[in-house]
Amino acid sequence: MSATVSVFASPSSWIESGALDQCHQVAALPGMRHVAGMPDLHPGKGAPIGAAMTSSVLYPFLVGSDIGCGIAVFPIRLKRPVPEKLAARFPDLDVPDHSFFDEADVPAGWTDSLGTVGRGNHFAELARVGTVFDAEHAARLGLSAGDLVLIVHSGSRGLGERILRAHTEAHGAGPAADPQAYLAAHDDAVRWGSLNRRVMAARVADALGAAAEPPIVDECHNSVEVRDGLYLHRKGAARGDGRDVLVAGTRGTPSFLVAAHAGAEAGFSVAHGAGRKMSRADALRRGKVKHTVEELRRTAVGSVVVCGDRQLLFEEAPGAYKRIEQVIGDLVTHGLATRVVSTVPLVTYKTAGVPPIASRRRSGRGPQSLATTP
DNA sequence: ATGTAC
Repeated sequence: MSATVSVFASPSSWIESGALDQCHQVAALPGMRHVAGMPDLHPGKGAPIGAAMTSSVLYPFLVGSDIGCGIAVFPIRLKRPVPEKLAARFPDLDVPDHSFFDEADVPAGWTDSLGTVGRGNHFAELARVGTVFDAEHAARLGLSAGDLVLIVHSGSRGLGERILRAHTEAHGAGPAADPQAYLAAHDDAVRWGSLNRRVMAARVADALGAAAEPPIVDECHNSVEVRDGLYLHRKGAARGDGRDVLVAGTRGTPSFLVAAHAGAEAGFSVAHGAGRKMSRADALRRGKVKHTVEELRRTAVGSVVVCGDRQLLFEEAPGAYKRIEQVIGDLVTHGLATRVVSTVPLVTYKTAGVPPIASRRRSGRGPQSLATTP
């Protein structure tokens, strides 16, 4: 007997068949009760990304390695936000800076890489509030049009990876043998991820000459919680039960802060972002034909993308993702969320550095050959 | 996604 599967996307929204297959594979796992697919649903490693999965059994692989990964929004005040000038002042978020936290406060004592952004879809972004859709709700958050915010998307780095690996080495994709022990480690990673986002916000604010303010939104989207006696796993899905959530667009399109009010069929969850439309390999191959490095670093909305890794720049191109407006439209249409404000990027920090020499060689080309012509 | 994987 298989679990139920509900996907919250309109017929016109592109959902890869491989992701739907993964939803049904997960639904067939022992103990599984329900799988809710968000409109940003896309295939992941073994399990779909953009899904809330409820079962009587705790499966660590459904959370994945980046336990506690999430998105936080911090208000910030700056005098004249010129993207090029601010981009040059961003700190190097690839390397830690231990002066921004007290080691005694760090969950699991894992101080390594605290305050660093990581790779993949992670970023730290200075953005301005664009459209205000719900003025009353925005005012409660202290936001009005034109205000600046820092948006930080990152997770638990090596800590979460270590927790999943410890489980996988003994039990593979099987259930947690000791759910309480896994949950304790998981909760550390969730706290660590949140602290990581705060440390990064403090670093960026300091470098830009502004004061660090507490986050007005901070929701993780890789986690598991006990709810009504069942395990509710979220992979690329944010808590949607009365929470405010920043649903990330792309590096070159707006994001949306929404008020989430998702019910049981949606796994009390909402989408976490635009969701990949293309695999990284496809995005790299097609992007190199379609885009120049310059247009990916200076986007259509006028923002600057700080990304020393050209391959990552193509993998993360806006065109590699679904349209965020459509994803948000699906959330609204299905009653999972309402729009509060949109945010428009000014500076998005991805990574200062280039990848290790070994991985560049494996791509078969030197960095110069990635240079594009108009 | 990841101090990656031999």
